[in-house]
Amino acid sequence: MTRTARGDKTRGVRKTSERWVLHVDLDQFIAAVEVLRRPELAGRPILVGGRGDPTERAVVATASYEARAYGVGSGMPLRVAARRVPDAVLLPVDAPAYAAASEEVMGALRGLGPVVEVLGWDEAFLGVETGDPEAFARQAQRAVLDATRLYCSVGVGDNKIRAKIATGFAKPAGVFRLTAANWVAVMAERPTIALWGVGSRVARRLEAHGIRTVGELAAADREVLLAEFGPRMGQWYADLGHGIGSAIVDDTPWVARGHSRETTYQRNLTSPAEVEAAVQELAEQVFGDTVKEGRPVFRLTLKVRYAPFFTQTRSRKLAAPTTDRDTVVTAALALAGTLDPGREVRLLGVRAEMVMPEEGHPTERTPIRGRL
DNA sequence: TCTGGGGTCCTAGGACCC
DNA sequence: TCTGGGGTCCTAGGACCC
Repeated sequence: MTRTARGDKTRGVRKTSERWVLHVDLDQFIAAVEVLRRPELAGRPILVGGRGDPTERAVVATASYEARAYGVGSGMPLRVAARRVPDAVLLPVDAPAYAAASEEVMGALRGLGPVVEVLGWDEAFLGVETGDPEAFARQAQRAVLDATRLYCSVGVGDNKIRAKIATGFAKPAGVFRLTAANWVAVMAERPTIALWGVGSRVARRLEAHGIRTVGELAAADREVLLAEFGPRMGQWYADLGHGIGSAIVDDTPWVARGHSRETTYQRNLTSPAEVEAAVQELAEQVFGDTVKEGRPVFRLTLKVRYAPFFTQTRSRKLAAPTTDRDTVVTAALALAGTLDPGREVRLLGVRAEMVMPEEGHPTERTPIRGRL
């Protein structure tokens, strides 16, 4: 890892380069990709989700800016969003198309020479050494636009947390710098939920301790946070209030620790036989995902959502790691056998975990979770 | 309004051992 | 008869992210 090179700005003779973290985030990525192949949709309110059928159980994956003007957004039930946006264009999710566009974007960024850590289809951290990070950000925007005709926003930071949050202020198609120097001025008055990694539940728990803003979190008693959230998360939130976090950008290829398949059924499953058949199908799909990588499965988890909204999990470590299909399927069915047969099942999921190398882990472990 | 599907990591508590 | 204190392993559930 390269050490930070500090320029001697006081003399102003030559601006030496410093290490910066840039966070690149494509603007309304999925909707933009759809418009690229259907230019006649430009300017229209687009909702992408599920199979594009608003009568089905599905949620919005992306809404175009025109649709967001009606107050809809990602995660909203498709049915509700479609009702709210009068002339909505409804489109099915086309994952392969987005993955292909994503590859072009990442390729364009890599072409500029920084360390590129891919976070998802439409975002990446760049580790760069430069005296002018804003100029580099503009270069990145230009490179992505030239290669893909897609626009992106760039956050400039002195670590990943600040770069990521900065991007929100850069949208659309802009650049914004957030560092230790302006953290308090920009963030102190904002609610804690503005922080990356604080969701509605944690925000509520913080509020119970009188902590509503980022500034209040920064000033909070560390012991209170440790008692409320445990040793690791407590310390994480304490640091987060100050915008403190890792600045390591790591381009090691991502290795999934596990794979899962889940399905929400359009009609609830009512009999044990239906549930069993569904578990078998999901287990076979998951087995296919893991065996492709040639890594053995060592734990299986069954996730069940009963109607209306009650989730249970059943998890079992296998007697020995296995690459055998029947062993995986049998274990999944055994877990299904522990479920309550009298309830209606709305969602089923099967997750397989592969043997995880405890040492030499390819990427840093942080409580910021979930990639792609 | 009623909540997808793919992930990762953390915590609490029970079981078991010395 | 009641029951310490530390450690590890395992499972269930929760929370967050894109």
